[in-house]
Amino acid sequence: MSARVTTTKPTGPTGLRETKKRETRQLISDRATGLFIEQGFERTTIAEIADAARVAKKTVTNYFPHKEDLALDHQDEFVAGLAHAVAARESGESALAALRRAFLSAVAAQDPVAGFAGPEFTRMVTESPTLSTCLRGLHDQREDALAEALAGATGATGDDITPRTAAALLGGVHRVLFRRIQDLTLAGRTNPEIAAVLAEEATRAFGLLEPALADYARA
Amino acid sequence: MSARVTTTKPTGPTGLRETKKRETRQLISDRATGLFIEQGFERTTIAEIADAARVAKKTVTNYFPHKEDLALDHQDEFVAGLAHAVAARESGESALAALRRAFLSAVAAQDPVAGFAGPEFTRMVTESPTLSTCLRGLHDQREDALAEALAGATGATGDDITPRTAAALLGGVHRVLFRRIQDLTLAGRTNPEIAAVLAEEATRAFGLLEPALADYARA
DNA sequence: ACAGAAAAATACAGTCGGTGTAAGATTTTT
DNA sequence: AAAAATCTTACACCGACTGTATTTTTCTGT
Repeated sequence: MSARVTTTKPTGPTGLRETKKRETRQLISDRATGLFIEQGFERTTIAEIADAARVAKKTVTNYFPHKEDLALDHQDEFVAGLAHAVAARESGESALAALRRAFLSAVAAQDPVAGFAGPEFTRMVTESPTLSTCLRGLHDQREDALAEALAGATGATGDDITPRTAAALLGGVHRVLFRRIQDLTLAGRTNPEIAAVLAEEATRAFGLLEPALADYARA
Repeated sequence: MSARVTTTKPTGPTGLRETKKRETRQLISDRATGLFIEQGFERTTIAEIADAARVAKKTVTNYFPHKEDLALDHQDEFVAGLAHAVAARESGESALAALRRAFLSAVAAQDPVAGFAGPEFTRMVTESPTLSTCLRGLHDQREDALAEALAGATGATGDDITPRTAAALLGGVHRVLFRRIQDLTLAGRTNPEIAAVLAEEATRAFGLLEPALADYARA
């Protein structure tokens, strides 16, 4: 048991093997996104990607168990975002205020996680049923994680639906605003234009929830 | 153009062919649900269903283009439910009031569309990633239809995100309550027990939105 | 530096959902 | 009864994904 401590490097695995692994993974991912943007997600086969990266088909599915994984990156970050915003809220700040602040800050930074992913990527996602379904699933996981964070923050029991209801409302607003950014992106607006529109609309949308959740999960 | 009026029967197509078609479709659906309940959705193949119904595999996929269609019935009814409740609201009634009334009435009737689908069916859905994903998609379509109904009812333009926001909040409450019914069903509670719990919880959840949407889309 | 251990990449065969097509069977129409 | 429309079937195929055994590459210990 203790032998492991001496043999493994706890921090930086900088061996040739790890390097090549990262390179191979990156190469596959790059070729895949190129093909996806060029000819669409559904019309690109895994065999094509394998050929383009000059590896075996099995190597592709080893690194990326599902085809969607080749297109949607930073999934964990996206899923954990709202829960993290609540966990990191300032003292005296409500969950609503923290989530509004996090969204407005993401808009100001034109964060891809908030929906600023560029026209090509956005088109790729919205044109593919598979990717749209996957994205919806991520929104759902994000809402679940938020509900758990809210339950923890308010000390609610597992039988109380209040955290899940609040998470549905707050996550719902986030989801609507995400889609709004997508729509404006597809309509050809630039990121700064979109950010300007969204700042106002987000304030209004979160404001709708103010009377319902003003004091909910206040730190 | 006018010839069609004399050749087609506008109401009841009672030919032998139509009858057999309905029978075949029903037979396939019955065998499928039997197998799904018995051994789970994912562990049942379309070929198995075809064998059980003593038809060709292609006949199954002709009637049911997607495997999920064999398990999830009344999809249109589900999707249109919320929009219909708004469209049919009484004069002077707000969208929120109409949707709360519709949900409480569905609870009182233990409507499967509201989530009262029985333990076996509920287990089948929740245990299958495919069906859970499909159900999430139906919730989404339902929310979209509601947003469109609200936009129509309030005369909002296509650029206004207010209907979509309201639809997300109202649909979100419905979705949380649906899941609540699923959870209680899986926990072994009887339908009357669940209905009693839900009547109270639904009133509270919709009440949360009262200050935000009390006068929205009032007829 | 070299042999053996560990791990990655590959080839291969297979499962399952889903599609296209052409031939055969059944019902409807004339 | 013949002809047209339509349902069913067999068959071959595609693409995502899995399992396994084999080969290649990298790492380790002496």
